[in-house]
Amino acid sequence: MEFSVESSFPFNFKTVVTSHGWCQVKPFHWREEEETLEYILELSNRRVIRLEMEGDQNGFKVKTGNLSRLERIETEQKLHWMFGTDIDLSLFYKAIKGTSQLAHAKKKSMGRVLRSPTLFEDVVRTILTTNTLWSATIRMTNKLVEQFGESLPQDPELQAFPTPSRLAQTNEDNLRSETRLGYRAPYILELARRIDSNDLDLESLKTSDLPIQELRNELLKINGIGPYAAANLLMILGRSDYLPIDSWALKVVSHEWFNGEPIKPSQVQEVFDKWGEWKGLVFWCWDWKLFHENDDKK
DNA sequence: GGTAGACCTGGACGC
DNA sequence: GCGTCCAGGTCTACC
Repeated sequence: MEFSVESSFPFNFKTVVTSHGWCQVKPFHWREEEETLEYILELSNRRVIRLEMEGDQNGFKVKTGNLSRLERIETEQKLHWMFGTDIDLSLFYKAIKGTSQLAHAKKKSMGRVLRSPTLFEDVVRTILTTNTLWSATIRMTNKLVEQFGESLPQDPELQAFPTPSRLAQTNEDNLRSETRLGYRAPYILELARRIDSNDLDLESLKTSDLPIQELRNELLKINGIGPYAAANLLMILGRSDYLPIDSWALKVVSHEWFNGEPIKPSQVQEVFDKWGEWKGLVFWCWDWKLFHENDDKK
């Protein structure tokens, strides 16, 4: 079957999909040439389906197998969340008006970040981005999906992202030796087990109206989530008050404002403070000089 | 509040 | 092929 998902405007399908690296990692698959995104989704009734999405005039269209009425409602709800279709970007565009390094943001409808259907998936993915190279993040996440994800009946080579209850049943040794998560293994296992035993209601944070500092504190309580990871997750939750300062951020900010001299996180903070509640998005959308210089060298 | 060291893996490099 | 070094955030202990 085929159906459309409508979004608030402005909206650009490809811009959301490529907003960060999630589209390169299972169970996402981005087919660049066709500008088509695939995702393997496990529904609450445990049925696993394959979604194929491409942009259209009002948002994007979705191809999948036949769904019952309830399955379709659930799928649509998840897709609206993943693409942030209810997000109003007008105040962000107003805040950045007149800044040349951000002029492209409105033209490309930037400001939405591709989300996973569950916050659990986004937290696990984020933990797997910390203290490692991007290639290792891809390897660890793909392995986690292959090893623990429920298979698509029509193509068992494809799996959905593992649910907390499936991960809760494994053990730390397996996550270390087979999935190669290293010291992150106990963090992922503890998170899965807390959710599975109803000790933690992570998904409620998606709709929480907690003040930003309290929301951040809730994320920081999760083992494996520090300031950088919390800032990234807040961006995913649509709150851009904090900066995800990692080694890459120190590099590009130093190059942009400090002549490439070594800088501290507090200096990155000072540069972006004037953007207030938008600083995370401003950082995300900034047109870094370093990229253009690298382009020139190609 | 700030800092140092450990955590773990895979890739790059030298021999 | 083997050993060593390095990059990457977070946690814990300590000052």
